[in-house]
Amino acid sequence: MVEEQDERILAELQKDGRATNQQLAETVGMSTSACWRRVRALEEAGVISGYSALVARERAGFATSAILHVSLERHDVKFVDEFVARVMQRREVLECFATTGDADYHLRVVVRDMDAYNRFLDEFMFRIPGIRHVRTNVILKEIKTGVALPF
Amino acid sequence: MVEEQDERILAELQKDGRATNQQLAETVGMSTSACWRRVRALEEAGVISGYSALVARERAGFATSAILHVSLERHDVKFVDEFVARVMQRREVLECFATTGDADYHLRVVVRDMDAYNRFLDEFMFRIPGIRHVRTNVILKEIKTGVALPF
DNA sequence: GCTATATTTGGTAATATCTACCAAATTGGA
DNA sequence: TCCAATTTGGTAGATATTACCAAATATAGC
Repeated sequence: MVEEQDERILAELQKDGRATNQQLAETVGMSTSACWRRVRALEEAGVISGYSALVARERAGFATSAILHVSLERHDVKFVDEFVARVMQRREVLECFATTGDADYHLRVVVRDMDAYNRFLDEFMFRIPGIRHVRTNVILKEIKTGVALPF
Repeated sequence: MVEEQDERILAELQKDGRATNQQLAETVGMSTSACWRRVRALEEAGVISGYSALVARERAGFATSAILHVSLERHDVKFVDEFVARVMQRREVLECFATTGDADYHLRVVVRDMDAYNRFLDEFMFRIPGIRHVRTNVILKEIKTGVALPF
């Protein structure tokens, strides 16, 4: 489905999401119109789900971030759905994954400062029903924060 | 430094990284030229570090991903630098954070299938010198994979 | 291997957008 | 209050987008 030339397009658009269609066509080696149509098809097929400016966290004033290990008391749909719904609408939670291992979920949370993080825990996380355990792993250093899939 | 109107621009460009300058100027309520110059300034200041197409992992053929907890034997600069250098150039590692807590590092790794993950461990991770422990937490479900800072 | 059909391609041109420049407006100090 | 520095909106030439077409290429049936 996603073939050779599409992968070249995807790789390039991951590197530069604002590349003009002309640049893109040149780097992947096809005409502007063919290239443009393939990009459009990838968008419509949902392979490209969107475009985003990548903002430097610290320079934008978000000094604090953490990875949370979260476990639920019970795993009834009721509790799981409630947890997922709450997490989805909380914008400080950039990522949330259900995982194997000791914790049920891994979350990455980004806030302006430690004070905001404390409020996040008190006012949001600790009020979610059915939580068994929350362990905070403060991020000391971002070694790498990539979004590009390794084509 | 990053003020009110800049945050509106950043928020919008996070939502739609390919918004035209005209759309952007309209949504944030300023002239196209003023808006364009602010965007340019944000780029040059490194607040906007780039733009990227967001590619749907599974639709692009990357079925498997995991969060790894990694600890080092020793924390001499020598070992740390070596670890960081290797992780940086390995494209399957999308994210790497130095954290507090039981593990020294949290990594998110994305590969095409479990076989590729096994190779990743054998050929890469287990050969890094000075590693004490690697614990794999397979991602069962991506609840949320956001990149937008919560302005 | 050959034809008919469907799909993909490259070229084109009207439309839309970008981006450098200018003069006017606004801001911040002294 | 006045001056200097910065930011603003308007403009226009240069650039890019995007829908259309005919030609080329791939696909399937026989």
